[in-house]
Amino acid sequence: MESATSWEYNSLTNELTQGREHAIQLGVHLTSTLLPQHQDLLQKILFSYEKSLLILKWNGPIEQPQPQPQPLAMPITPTPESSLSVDGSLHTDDFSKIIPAHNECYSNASKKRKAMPTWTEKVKINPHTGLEGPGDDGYSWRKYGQKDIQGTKHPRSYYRCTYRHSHNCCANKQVQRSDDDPSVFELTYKGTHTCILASQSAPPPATSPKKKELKLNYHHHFNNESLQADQMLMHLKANLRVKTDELEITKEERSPFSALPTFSSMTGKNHECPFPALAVDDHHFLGTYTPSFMSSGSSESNYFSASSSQMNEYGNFHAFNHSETEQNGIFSANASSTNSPIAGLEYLMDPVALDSNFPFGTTGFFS
DNA sequence: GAAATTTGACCTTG
DNA sequence: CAAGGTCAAATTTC
Repeated sequence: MESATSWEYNSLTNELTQGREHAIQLGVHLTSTLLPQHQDLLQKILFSYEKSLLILKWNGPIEQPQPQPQPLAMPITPTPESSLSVDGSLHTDDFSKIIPAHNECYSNASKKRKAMPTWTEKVKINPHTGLEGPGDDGYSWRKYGQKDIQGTKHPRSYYRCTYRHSHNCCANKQVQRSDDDPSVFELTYKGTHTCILASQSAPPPATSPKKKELKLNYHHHFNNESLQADQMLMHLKANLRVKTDELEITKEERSPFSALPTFSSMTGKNHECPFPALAVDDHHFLGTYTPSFMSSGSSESNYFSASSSQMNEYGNFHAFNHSETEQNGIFSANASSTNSPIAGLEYLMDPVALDSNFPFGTTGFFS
């Protein structure tokens, strides 16, 4: 298919980015007065911008390698071969048509493991919580294996998306406890969640009640390959300006952004894999982040994931307070269960906290 | 009974 | 061939 030239690519990206910024700002200005139906509409507008930007990035300019897409509230995985133009005429329905073409867990990707987009992140849990594993990332995972890895003290656990079969979702995750610091978990994500779009027509069941909503403190940082949270931060930093042309390009062609946080109301109701970031609380446009865990009685090997980010580009994030501290080299942001989404945006726009390499995490959820 | 986890066997990769 | 990754039957949990 054809792809945009660099000029077209940049122009379109800028236009879409600006449109999204304005929509976000509008949401900020109107947060206190927005009716639920208006909030929903605003979410949809932002969603449309996100999709358009994503598609644009995957197609990319002719002269340039496929840029890594911006982190999305809803991870989706269009392939370069998707037959989408960059003329801005894309509709939601068009976008959904991409899925069957690329979402083949059992085709080439399964034969060549390396073809899967892979990235890692490290999650540190707060020892005071006594929890054995990092929090849920908003997706529903099913453990399918565990293996002792040479040179490590702890076994590695293998998870795949619960909707692998029902929605042909290829996302996988490995969880490895750190030898050096048992409170640190290294999460390796492989593949991206495609169950979210498939779920538009057939939403999968809600969170398993087995996942207990618990308070936790955990720290969160990323290695150089992980661009999820810090990219998200970048996109909203400083006047919400987005630098789409500075996105790094990974070894993979496809987006690594699959693991997104669960955003939910403070009721503890969890929204699973499909549209985790689009879950809109009736009372909070920007929502809140609710980490959840697997059974608290799980063994050491039975960790669940932590979020790859605590926010998304729609501004669906947990509202942090400003008592960030640096602990053990891992940034920690105390989160409060404030009902003010504005406070969260202020946090996001804080230049200090929005360094592109800034590892961030949260502590004190629900405290 | 359905869904999730465990775990040994098997497959893939380097 | 060894190590990592996945499968699938058995088991556990809800």
